[in-house]
Amino acid sequence: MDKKLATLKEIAKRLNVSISTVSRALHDHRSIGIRTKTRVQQLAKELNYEPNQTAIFFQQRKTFTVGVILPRLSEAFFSSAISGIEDCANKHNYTVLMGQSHDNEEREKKIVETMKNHRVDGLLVSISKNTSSYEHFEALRKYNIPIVFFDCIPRMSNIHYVACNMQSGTIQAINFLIDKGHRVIGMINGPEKLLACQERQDGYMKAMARNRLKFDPFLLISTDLSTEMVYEATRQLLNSKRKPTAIVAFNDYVALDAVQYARKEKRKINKDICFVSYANLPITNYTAFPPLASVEQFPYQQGQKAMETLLELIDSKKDDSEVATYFKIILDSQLIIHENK
Amino acid sequence: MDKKLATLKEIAKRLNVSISTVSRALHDHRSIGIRTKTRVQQLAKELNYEPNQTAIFFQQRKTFTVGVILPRLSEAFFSSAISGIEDCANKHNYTVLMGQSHDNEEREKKIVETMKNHRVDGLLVSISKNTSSYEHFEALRKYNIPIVFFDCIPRMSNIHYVACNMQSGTIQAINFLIDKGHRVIGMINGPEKLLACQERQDGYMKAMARNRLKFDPFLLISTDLSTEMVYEATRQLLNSKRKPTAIVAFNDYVALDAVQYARKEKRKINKDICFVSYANLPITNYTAFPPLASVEQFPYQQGQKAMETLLELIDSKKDDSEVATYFKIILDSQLIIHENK
DNA sequence: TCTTACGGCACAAACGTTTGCGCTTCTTTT
DNA sequence: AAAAGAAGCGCAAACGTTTGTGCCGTAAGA
Repeated sequence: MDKKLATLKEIAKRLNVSISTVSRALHDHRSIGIRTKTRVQQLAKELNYEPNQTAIFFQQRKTFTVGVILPRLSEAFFSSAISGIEDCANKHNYTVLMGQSHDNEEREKKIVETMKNHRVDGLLVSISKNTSSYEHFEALRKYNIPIVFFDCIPRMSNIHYVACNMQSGTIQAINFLIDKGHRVIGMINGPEKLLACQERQDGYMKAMARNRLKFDPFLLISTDLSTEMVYEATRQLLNSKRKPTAIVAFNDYVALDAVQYARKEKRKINKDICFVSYANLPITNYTAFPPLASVEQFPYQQGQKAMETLLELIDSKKDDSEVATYFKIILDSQLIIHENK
Repeated sequence: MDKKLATLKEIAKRLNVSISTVSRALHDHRSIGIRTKTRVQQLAKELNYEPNQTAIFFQQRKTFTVGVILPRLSEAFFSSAISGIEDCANKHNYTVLMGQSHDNEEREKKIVETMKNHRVDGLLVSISKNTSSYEHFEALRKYNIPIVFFDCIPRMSNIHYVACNMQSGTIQAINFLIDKGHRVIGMINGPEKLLACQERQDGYMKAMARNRLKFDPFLLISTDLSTEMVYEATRQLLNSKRKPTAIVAFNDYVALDAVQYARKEKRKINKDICFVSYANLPITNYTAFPPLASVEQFPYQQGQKAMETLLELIDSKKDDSEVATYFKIILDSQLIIHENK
């Protein structure tokens, strides 16, 4: 049995050459004669030689591995994003170490710890919406492990991130509704501390103002995105004094929950009340009352872009040029209007 | 700046002790005196010492990393499964390296290669439905990397796997339909080469036979699960001589496609034609015409179980007891009847 | 013919850890 | 009081690779 994997040493011994010669021969180094080169390469093939990556990682202080930390893969946004990340990583011979925080701060911290111990070359993270302290990320600075945040960005200064500008899409969404004749428009937003929520709110207010519509704070409700709280928010909106005829929901899941609640209250969807949301998930194709339009956030592209900038950071680390500039990459969101069937 | 991470050597030098003493002290080894032990541990804390895992991996020939290869995370089944895997892995201080094959054989092979090079301690894989040769998995035997397959199992002998018995759930599904008065029941199945499809078929035939219903081969259609082919299959079923009043679909996605096609043909869902499927995805809660019932496959539990058995294999490798017995773990699927709303 | 150059290879250090073994210096036992 | 044991620590090898440096011999230039 070839239980024992072949090593450089083994090859060297059999060929009566030095280990360094074998190493260089396999790397096609110019200082090795063509004769020995082929002899080495041939024997390596015969013995099924595979370089021991763990040894190389160790020796080079580099693992060609990046860690990805995100709330949950069951959300289509993230599974899309990680595909972008993975494709880009593979293209550059990196692999991805995965960790789901499940929106739990403790888990997030533990994952960061594990990744640090595994000596990942860099980290890609979309923070948990319940994370309030950022020490665990700050700590990584000391270890010189670059981080690129995406989608859910912490409110820290001096960080690299890739995000989708929610404001532009929100404005498009509101304009779309106003074009359709709506005047009283509600919004079911997410946790206020998230940047993306702030942007949604800003877009909402800006678009209303530009159209000379009054901003009613009662029509803008923050939630934790749980079904219960979304139901409650929908209830409040539907029963508020100034009856909204349209609601912009934080994302498709929220929209679907809101639709469901509205139907329980016997409202006619797309008649009494219309919905617009964010994400543009494939499942909305199958639902009874999909949102009229969705703001697309391009998760795949975000993941890809985040990975690209992380690779840049990793490479720039070599020539220890202090990174004085921080990447802030913003993709524009875009309203996708669904066909009426 | 503490750019340079502390090492055992560094600590040893400062304390004028040997490296081995430091190592043992930090491991609470009994042969080290309490005095030096505390001195070492204290300094380690001060210097923010973190063991260099890459060195340890290298030295111990073990990476505490398992590779997970699956078709795509965007399918709810797999994102659920990987959660089970991850939770179990974390519990045992393992991390997971991720790779999506996107049902592409070449990608699958490349991922296997990468994982091998990264010296993962073991592999968890759900094979691509387009994979026809299994050499890349066979090859891993030589390297002594254990594999546990789950969900999509290759037709190889002498492998470990965890799967869900689709036959039992299928029989339950057919019985459910027969109870409801259906007599002519169609099935839209997946690729024949998948074991799970064979089981569905066996369950279908068995259940029909037990109920003394004739088996009509025209009512059982295999597809590649693409929307187009599902449409075509649905068309054939709806227009076959013996009009089926119910259809069992390979999974919820297939069911939703089939429903969509049936509606295009102006069939009344749950009246002219009923659907039952597999998976029990959350999205079916939001759809207009969810299947009447779904066969639950317990992806989280499958992932968990697969990870557990992989860990067992990894541990058993130490005491080089030849594994003569192969794990074949079968969970029972179970029909979940959806509430009528 | 003498110097210079270079092609082709070997030596050895280094990366950070773990661990078997051996060496002291005490303490205990007989 | 001598022998035996134990407690506490150091030495050094090993894991597999990369890479800077040095050496030898042959070929090219003057």
